[in-house]
Amino acid sequence: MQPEILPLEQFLPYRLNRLAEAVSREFAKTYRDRHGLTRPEWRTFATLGQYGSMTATAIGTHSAMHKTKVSRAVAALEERKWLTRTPDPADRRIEHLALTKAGLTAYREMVPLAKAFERELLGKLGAKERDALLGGLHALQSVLSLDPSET
Amino acid sequence: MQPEILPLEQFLPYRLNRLAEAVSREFAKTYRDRHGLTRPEWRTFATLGQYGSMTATAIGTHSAMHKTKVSRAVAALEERKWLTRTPDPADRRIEHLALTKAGLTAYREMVPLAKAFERELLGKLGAKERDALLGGLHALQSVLSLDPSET
DNA sequence: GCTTATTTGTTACATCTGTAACCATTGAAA
DNA sequence: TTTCAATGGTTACAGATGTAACAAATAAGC
Repeated sequence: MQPEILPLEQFLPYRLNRLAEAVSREFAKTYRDRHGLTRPEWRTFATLGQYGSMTATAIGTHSAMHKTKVSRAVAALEERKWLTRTPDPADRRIEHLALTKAGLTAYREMVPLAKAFERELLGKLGAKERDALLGGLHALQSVLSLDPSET
Repeated sequence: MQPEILPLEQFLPYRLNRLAEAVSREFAKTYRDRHGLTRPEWRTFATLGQYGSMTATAIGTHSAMHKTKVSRAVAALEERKWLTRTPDPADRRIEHLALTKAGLTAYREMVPLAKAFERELLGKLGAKERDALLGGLHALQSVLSLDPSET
């Protein structure tokens, strides 16, 4: 009896990583080519566009990034004049971050591109496959407590 | 009419990344706590365990890693005495890599742990959800040409 | 009120990563 | 052959990352 083998191609952590990497890489072209944003910058940017105004910590927990990543992304976006910091009158540790006019303009331009990307990708799947994928991902998120509602 | 918004939590690239990261992080504990392996080292190791003997390039294409990552992982595993390099008699650019006895022993010990991890994770899902997830991932792999058969 | 613990955010350091340059070797072209 | 392109693999360098230490401010315990 030969030693037991682990077929890596079928191993869930490996498959997820490969897929995530491929999809992210592909989508990254959209914001990298256009504006030279890095991934953490894009996430920070997208989170702010979605929620309007947040603290750095909130961005981190919500977009699943380490606080140093957020800190650096925020600095970069500020440098780019896409976001501003507003001190909190009550708690001087906190800064409220928000997109500037220029940032918002870029956001409004990016949103349709992002949606188109997703639509096109999912469009390559049949209806059943698409439902299976989205449902399966949701189920896995649930058991891992990665639901949006939970964070 | 308010500007169109992209809900990041529902955006496919983001969801995939988050899931992959969470699952990999969790599984990484298994080989990190036990042997102090890094992720590239684990992948190289697992690929060699699965296929017996390969060149560095083959490991790279098969396990989706950059050649510098493979090069460094191979060096580390060699240092650990888990793999050996054998020069190719016909082509002196090539080295055939294979696990040593110690490497194989560790591999045989890791395989059941990896399978148990996956089984436990999938076990938290219902049968339908599990099928949906695996089917959905497979479908997505297909449209992205990430099928194991294709590489 | 005073001391201590926690929170918010930045930065220093070490590590990891990819790009590009590189060496050695082999293959193709002529 | 001789020359030039392509391949296998390593390494130097620059950029990105996380850990840990840190400063500043607030909250909690007493």
